[in-house]
Amino acid sequence: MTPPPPPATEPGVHAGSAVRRPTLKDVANEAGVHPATASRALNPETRHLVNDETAQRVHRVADSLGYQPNPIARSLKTARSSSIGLVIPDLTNPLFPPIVRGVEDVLGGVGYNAWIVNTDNDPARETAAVESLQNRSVEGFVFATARLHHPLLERLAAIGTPTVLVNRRLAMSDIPSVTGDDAGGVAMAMRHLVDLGHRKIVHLAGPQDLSTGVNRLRAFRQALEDHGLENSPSRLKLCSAWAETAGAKAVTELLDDGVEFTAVLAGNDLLALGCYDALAERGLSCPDDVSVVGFNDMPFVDKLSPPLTTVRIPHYEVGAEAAHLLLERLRAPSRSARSILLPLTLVNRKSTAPPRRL
Amino acid sequence: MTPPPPPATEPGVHAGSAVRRPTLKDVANEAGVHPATASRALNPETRHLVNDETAQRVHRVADSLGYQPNPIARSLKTARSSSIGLVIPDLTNPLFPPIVRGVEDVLGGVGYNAWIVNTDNDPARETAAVESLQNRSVEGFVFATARLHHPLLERLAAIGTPTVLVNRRLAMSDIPSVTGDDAGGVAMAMRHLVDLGHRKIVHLAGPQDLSTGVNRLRAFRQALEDHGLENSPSRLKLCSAWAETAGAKAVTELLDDGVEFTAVLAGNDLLALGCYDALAERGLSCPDDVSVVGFNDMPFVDKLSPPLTTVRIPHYEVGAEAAHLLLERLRAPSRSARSILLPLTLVNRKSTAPPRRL
DNA sequence: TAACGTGCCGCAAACGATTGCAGTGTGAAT
DNA sequence: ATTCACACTGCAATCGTTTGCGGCACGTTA
Repeated sequence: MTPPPPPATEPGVHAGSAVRRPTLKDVANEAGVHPATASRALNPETRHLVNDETAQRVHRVADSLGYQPNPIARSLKTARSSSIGLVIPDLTNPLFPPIVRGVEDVLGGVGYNAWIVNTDNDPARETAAVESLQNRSVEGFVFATARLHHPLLERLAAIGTPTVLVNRRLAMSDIPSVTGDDAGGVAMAMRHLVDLGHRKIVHLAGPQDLSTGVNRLRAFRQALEDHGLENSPSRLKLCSAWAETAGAKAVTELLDDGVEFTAVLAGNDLLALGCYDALAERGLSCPDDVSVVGFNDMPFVDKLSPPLTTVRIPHYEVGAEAAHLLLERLRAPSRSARSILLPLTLVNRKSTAPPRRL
Repeated sequence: MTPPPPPATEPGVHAGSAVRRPTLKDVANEAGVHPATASRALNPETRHLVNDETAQRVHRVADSLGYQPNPIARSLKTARSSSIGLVIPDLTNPLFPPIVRGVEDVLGGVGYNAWIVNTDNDPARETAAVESLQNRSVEGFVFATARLHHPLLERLAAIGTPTVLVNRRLAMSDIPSVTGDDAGGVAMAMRHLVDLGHRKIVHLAGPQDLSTGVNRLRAFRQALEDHGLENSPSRLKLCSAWAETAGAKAVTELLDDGVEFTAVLAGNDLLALGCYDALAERGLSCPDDVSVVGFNDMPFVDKLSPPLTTVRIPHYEVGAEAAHLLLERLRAPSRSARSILLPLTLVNRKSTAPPRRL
């Protein structure tokens, strides 16, 4: 004589202080088995250890009680947490949300979660955050904050914490990463420019402590060479930040120095934006007087006037691939590190045109 | 003869499989006390229960071992987690990152963390996410997904789960919320428009299942009345989504229907953007032919041409206030619910001007 | 001297799961 | 009949904390 099934609890909401959420023990009692057996029955990995009929009974009871395993207890026992740490500089930078979505979406597909932390590029905050995440038993990290030299990442790698880098890489290290193919991207952009007829092209390079900064700069130099263009130091402006003001400052200085150019390849869209500003201030027209191409294809750059020609990085996919890489690494820590280069695309809008006089 | 202090472990990184992180028991042993005493000594709330000298010793040992409490074990025992759930529709919507930062920053100040989940406005995903968060013992929620009628939120409120809403509110409910003062915002915008000389103003209203949609619409009608302007149904266009295309569609229809207007108040910036598009397609100039004002002051709307006049919502502060409210509620669940209306500001840019002919 | 309050601390039982190990019963092989 | 393998399940320890309760030693009061 089995007791009648208990009144079905309101699905979806069991918390509150009134009704205690059912535990594994409750399920076990109800099903007439030992908690250990219930545990095994409910866990796909160990389900084969228990008699099929028993397992089914346990499942039925679990469903009817609305049982859900307590991830905290599980974590405590197993020292795993089904979650990873996702450390980014700043969520309000539109670059990162798509990446976040990418990693979350693939992680979620296999029952993993991501803890997101912002570091504001402060190493101290970063260290503290990582430590806190480790206390929470995250199983790995994806970092969007990698600098060329990054002691914390090196330590993490040294002790074998599964880690993958997005968007950026380390100078010397085999930590897996997934990034856009910066070299390919600037090659495309430069070809586009020379095809249009440009010969005097300048590069607004971002800070050189990030792999993106150096990679794009290097690729720019390479392109100059490939197309047989003059490679004078004046063709290049190092910006102190990936920000609009830095971009504006750079082209203003270029203009003041009397450097001649008909096109600028900006290290990223923000720099390109600054470029717009500086040009406008000098009464120069884009693209009539100077063409500009950006990098990243941030939201809304298609709404600028002129809409910005830029090279698009598939940020969502970057995140997704990173999650795959990390998952793979969690399952088979031994497999050798692998990095992924995602192809970039040039999105051709209205900020580039043939130079005024050929 | 106290043993020499153990070699200081590399600060910031203790994980790895090699070295076990010190536990409370380790600290207790080293300090020659029972784990319970160590626990009490380390916990500010209970520190007074142990002899001051002993407590200091425990603290010293803890520091020297680099001890950090295991939040998982703590959570299991206490059924609290020092974390809250933050449920938003979509992180890639630029509205939300500042809110997220706001709540994180104030939460972080008191040792709390936020679990962020995206629902994509899918009630099923939302329910699942909330359930999963409850399993993780989150102590409360901040919701950015509130619809006017929202069964899940009502259930949560019914069982007393501490909850605060941001940006949006429920139709009938006293769940605390922090939102922008929509009514005040449209009043400002409308005054701005009539001061400029506009008499024929239309409103692009967002979907009416969100409090923002209905509040702004209601305020628009109120403003019409306040300024003695004609309130005909044609002055209003309901948009099916808070999206660019919906905005474009709306003004195209307005134009096709031959309704005369010199200014449009868009329900949000995206709608305003659509407005730009439709106007441009018809060869109409903004602001010469028609003025438009948006809502939200999203990033980069100052870069549009013309730069968008819009009412700014202090999103970061919204998040921060929400976190304060929630924290307060966690500490004193009894205190009556309180909602906060944050003042909005009109940021006057270039998309509004006097109507062509007065 | 007895009674009692107080400060401090240890004992042990939780919290809710997982898992190595040992036990049971069954059928098959010797 | 004995042994053995095997399938299944229960026992109990464990993960790292927190916390109610009780005990001890002391000082104070009657």
